[in-house]
Amino acid sequence: CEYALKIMIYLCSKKEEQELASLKAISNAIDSPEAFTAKILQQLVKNGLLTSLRGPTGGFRIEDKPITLLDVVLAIDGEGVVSNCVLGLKECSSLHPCPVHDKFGAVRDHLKGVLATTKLSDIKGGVIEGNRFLRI
Amino acid sequence: CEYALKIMIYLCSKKEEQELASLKAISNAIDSPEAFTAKILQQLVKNGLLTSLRGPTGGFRIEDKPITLLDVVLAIDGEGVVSNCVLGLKECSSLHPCPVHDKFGAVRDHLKGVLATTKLSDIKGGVIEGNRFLRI
DNA sequence: ATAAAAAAGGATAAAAAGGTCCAAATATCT
DNA sequence: AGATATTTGGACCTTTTTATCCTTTTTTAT
Repeated sequence: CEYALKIMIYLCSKKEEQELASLKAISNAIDSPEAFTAKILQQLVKNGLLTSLRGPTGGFRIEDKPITLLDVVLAIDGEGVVSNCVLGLKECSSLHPCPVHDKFGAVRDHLKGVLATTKLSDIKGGVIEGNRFLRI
Repeated sequence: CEYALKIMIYLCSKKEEQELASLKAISNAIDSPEAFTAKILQQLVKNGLLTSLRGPTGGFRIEDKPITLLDVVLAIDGEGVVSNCVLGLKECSSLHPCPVHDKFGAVRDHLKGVLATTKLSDIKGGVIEGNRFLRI
């Protein structure tokens, strides 16, 4: 979901400035191949985080609603990536825990917390001001 | 490094009880194919976390020193897995940060802290007592 | 000595992730 | 209406990861 996060952060930072960003502009901004970026954009559109418009002057626009980092991660990678057992056990739970269940539970909660409480609008500032970077 | 952690936790839990554990016993304990388990065991031996002995009655034994979860992770996956930029930027640092550098820095430090301060001997208890599991 | 048991190592195969290409659909402009 | 610019979708290719197979080496016990 790396690419998806970069895309969404970029589009959020360009939200006011312009109506639509083209595939070309986006893939350049995040330094990622066009064809590949296009696939991820499609997924983001399907999951309702972006809208797209075809034809000349077409492009992508971020939906006008608060979007968290977790929304983006879940749209691309699904729930598993933030909840599967660290040791890969299918049925790891507090009732039937792996040896590191508790230790990593705390870290995971921390991660989930950060993802769920950080909105794209919270971090766009640095990108706009030019002291946070999406490439090289 | 999932498998490596399971192997090391298992061998630590069997440390007192028996001198050597065979590949067969280990791969059964962690429910992983023998051939694949063997490859990981080789890496752990090369990295000095285990010693091995060939021939009949041979097998693997954990080194007699304190070993942390971080030691195991680094032996298998290297430093990158706990320090690379979340957005995949090659040169992400506090001088040239990505938009989520700070947010994830905190989570990463938490993770690293847990890995570095948790010794295998700290978690073997649950496995020995049978209320923590390494398979299904 | 010899046979059996076990780890080591190389080659190979299967699966997943990452990435590319091209034709089709759609919208805009002249 | 036609040409052009743009996203969409399907098929395909490449690389990496994950996993297996088979042979060799080492060691022990008979």
